[in-house]
Amino acid sequence: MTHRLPHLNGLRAFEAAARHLSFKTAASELGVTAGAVSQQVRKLEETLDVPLFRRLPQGLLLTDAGERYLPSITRAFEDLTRATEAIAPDINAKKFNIGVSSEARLVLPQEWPKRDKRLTAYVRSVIETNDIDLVRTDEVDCLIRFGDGPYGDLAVIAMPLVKAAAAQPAELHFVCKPGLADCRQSKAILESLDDGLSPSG
Amino acid sequence: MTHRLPHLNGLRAFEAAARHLSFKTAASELGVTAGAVSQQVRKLEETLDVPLFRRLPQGLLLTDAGERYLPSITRAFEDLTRATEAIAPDINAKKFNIGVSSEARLVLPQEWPKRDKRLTAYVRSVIETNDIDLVRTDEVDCLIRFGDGPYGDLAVIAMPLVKAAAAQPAELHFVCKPGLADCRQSKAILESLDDGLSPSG
DNA sequence: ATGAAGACTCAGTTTTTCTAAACCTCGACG
DNA sequence: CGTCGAGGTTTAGAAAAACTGAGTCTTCAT
Repeated sequence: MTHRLPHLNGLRAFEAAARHLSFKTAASELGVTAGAVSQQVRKLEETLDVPLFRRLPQGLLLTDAGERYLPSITRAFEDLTRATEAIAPDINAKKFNIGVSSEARLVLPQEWPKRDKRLTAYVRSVIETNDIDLVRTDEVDCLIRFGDGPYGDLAVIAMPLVKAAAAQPAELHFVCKPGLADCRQSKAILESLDDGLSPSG
Repeated sequence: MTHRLPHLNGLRAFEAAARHLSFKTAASELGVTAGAVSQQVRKLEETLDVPLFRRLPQGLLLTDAGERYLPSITRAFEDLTRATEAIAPDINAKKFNIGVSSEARLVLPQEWPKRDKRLTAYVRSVIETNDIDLVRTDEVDCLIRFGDGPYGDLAVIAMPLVKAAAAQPAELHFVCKPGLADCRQSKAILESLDDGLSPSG
């Protein structure tokens, strides 16, 4: 069976964008800019000659075709991921997808974590979110945010904020699944955060 | 669920190469050179850090890992193909994958069909094979070969060879599924063959 | 009004992929 | 043995694809 497929990167962009209903968030997940996702999706729509998204002023919606397309595509990528993990478990362990709440974002150094070279080996992508469930569903490996949970059975590491502003909580939380709390990746991220939050950072 | 995957083109190259157990044939199917497939597969093996092929002097074999990997990857690509065909049936209809037996190859013009510009819109790839079953399984859309079948229920269009050599059959056969016998693609290919086989070609 | 957010576009750059040609190894064959 | 053919591999350079960054637009909320 020879496969006749559109460009696979376009499919990937579509899948992420459709899942998030946002080019920007999809871009974060994929580690590229929103423009790149926009281009990829447009090209895909052109090669299929089928519109996949309805671009409304309020945001994105899927077209009927997109709606029908998404589940199969997601499933196929999940299958590829599973199969790959089965024969090469390490591909998993390599890089974290980090969630950062918009509030937490404000107290972190500019463009963190990109500027910190120690993290390049450990970080795949950073998306802006405050949704703890994304940790449970593995959409992100850790979440950096303010405020209390309830975190349930998740691991939480609190970091004091030295230069806390008046109306700001005094602690930043690093949330992840318990099993990930002290892997290399978490340690590297925490160390980097520590540096970034200290007065000299 | 964010997907952590190796480069998708590498996966594609692996899938085709593993199915054919030949980089050269895979390259034909994908419409690239054998070197490109070799590179893609090597890079995939590097990112997974798992060897997928055993390169023996006699040819390729899959490693255990490759053996386990292949079925899932093939299935995933088939799913992508099916889903794509479901929402964009036309992507299907566009280009033929042609099979040419090595004997037939000899009587065709050099580099046919690449040289014939009328065909670029209709031909995706050309692989060397004499296996009629590939027509049945849709691995190729048509097969150009010598000799009699049994072709069963397949459509056969015979073309007389004007300059038949002594030990050669006098007719070249164009074999395809009945439904494809007089679509635009078949017609274009037959016309090009006709020209290519005539004394002036 | 003003600002923020997100999508789009476009030119230019970076990265990836591909080709073409050389090389190497092995097996077949005279 | 030599020589040939068939693949696989490697390389530099070319071609194509993907990405960025900056600017624009629209809409919504203040």
